[in-house]
Amino acid sequence: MTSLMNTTFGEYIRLLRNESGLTLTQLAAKLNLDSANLSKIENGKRDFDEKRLPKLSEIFSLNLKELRNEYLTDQIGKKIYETNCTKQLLEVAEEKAEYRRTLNKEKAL
Amino acid sequence: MTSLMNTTFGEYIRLLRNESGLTLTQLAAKLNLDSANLSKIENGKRDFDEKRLPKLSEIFSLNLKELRNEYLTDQIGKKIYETNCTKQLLEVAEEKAEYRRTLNKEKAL
DNA sequence: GTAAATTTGTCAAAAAATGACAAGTCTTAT
DNA sequence: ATAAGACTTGTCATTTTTTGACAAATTTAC
Repeated sequence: MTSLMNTTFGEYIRLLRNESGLTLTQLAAKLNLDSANLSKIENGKRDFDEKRLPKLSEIFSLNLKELRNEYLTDQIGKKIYETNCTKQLLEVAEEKAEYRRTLNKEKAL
Repeated sequence: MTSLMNTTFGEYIRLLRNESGLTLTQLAAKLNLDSANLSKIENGKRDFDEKRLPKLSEIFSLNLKELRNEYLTDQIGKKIYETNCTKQLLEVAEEKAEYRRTLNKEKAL
């Protein structure tokens, strides 16, 4: 895994877009998206739709897995932020995730 | 903070309910909920609705803040589980949450 | 066996997310 | 100054997701 961005996913898209000199309208078209809505995405007022990740990775020649990690950590980070989840509670959450994994293994037997 | 349960929130409700000898129907009534749906909640097939936490804490004489932490860690744990988020990525997510906090502080100025 | 308790399936209603478009602001070149 | 392009914001219909409700199983305890 290479380094992950410490920005919101929207800011990351904006960064990529600016680097490549595309306008909102141009990138939105490539993504099959309305430019107004892409603007909202970049400004964190809407979520980027996960099913557009492959196209996004293609447009900017990014590794899809890494991009998905960028997306995923943004999503979880957002939830941590919104719920005001402390580090301490996050550890509990992590244990609970682990617990769910064991549940799932049992189910598989 | 006292100890948090290492179970899903649904299992926790079931535990509480069994300890107090209530049936699904009885507890569901107190929660203003259909017993079939409470069953699904306990079995992890639906989510407990956050707005019922106060009533739940009242019914079982629990501290609302702690109960909310139980709920919150369950929610985030579920997301960690569903997205297959590794510990490593979770650390990144935590940093991104931190980043959002700084963004929010700036906005407040 | 049967009565109560629980689970499962289904579907309409409610709520949330998304797409689309109009109208606004801001910037920049002329 | 203003016209053009880039971006932002607001709104609303449509779509998707979640929830509530009820009927019909299945399981459990007697």
